[in-house]
Amino acid sequence: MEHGNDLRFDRGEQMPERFRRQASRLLGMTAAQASRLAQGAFASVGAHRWHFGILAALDESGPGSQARIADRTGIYRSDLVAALNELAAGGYIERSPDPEDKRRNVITMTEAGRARLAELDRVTAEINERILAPLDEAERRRFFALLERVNEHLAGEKP
Amino acid sequence: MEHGNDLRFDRGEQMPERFRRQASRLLGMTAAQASRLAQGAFASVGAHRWHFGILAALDESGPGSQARIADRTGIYRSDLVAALNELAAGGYIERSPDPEDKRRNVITMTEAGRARLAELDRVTAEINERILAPLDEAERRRFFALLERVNEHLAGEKP
DNA sequence: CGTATGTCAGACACACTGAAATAA
DNA sequence: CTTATTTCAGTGGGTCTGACATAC
Repeated sequence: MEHGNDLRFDRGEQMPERFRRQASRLLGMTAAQASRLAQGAFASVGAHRWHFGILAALDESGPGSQARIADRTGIYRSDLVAALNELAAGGYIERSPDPEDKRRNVITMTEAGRARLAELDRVTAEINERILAPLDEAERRRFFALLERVNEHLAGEKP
Repeated sequence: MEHGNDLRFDRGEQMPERFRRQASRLLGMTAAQASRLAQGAFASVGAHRWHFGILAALDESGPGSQARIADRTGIYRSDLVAALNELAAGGYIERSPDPEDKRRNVITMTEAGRARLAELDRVTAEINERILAPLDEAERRRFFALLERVNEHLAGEKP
């Protein structure tokens, strides 16, 4: 027996003590699992994980250039192109040239896009619920707060 | 200016509110940064991130087959092969056929391997310190505890 | 001129799958 | 015949870099 395979996260054999204390490892494993869960949930409604972030950015900050959306969402400009193509193909956004700066496209969310965002909002809530299931409300807040502090700190690191 | 590029984690433009509440996103971003930090630190001493886990497993559980190490560390059997080749090339482990089961290799840590583990122990401590820098001791414990609960929960999920 | 934008083409580490060869 | 072990070959999503044409 010894198990066999499936996903490699199991407690059949316990990990070495020092290994478990490795923050990057624990973060990586958890993120990988959460990521696959999210990916599956978005895929089940024909969406990509990036779509939600893009639509949310457009909803909260209004139309903008691709560079601006990239900065707001953290999606690379190069990767954003494909995501916007998909969203445009679904009729959720419109890409039109900016008359004031002809290098730029102005990305605008359509009516369908707003409806899509509402749908993806529900999907996201469900994903969050499944990830954070073992934590109560107070713990979830602490979890987010701690993660955000570490994240913010790492963002300003690399000398 | 609007910044330019560098890593995409910045607070020059703030992220949409809902986006920040996405657990998988926050986990992913944090893990990615921690991961690169760890990778760089290990690379600076000519090591791979997997080496530490493997040596720690050998140290804490003694010699064993590759399948067993894979189970203990969570490294896939296929990826383990390459990592063990590297460790063997450095003289840190020895791979010998198991007389009791000729399918297996017995992996044994050498003296050099023990020294290497001590070195990687220091590297790991430094990495952890850099990642967890903004948290005090109590917060670090809570951070690990919460992460481990979420991780454990996700490991037993996929119906 | 230098810089910003949108785009494409690709590198790279990592998680993961599949299958072959050997042996239990 | 079925199962386990090592190994190799390869897929695929994701992060990230570099270069290019165009326009500021």
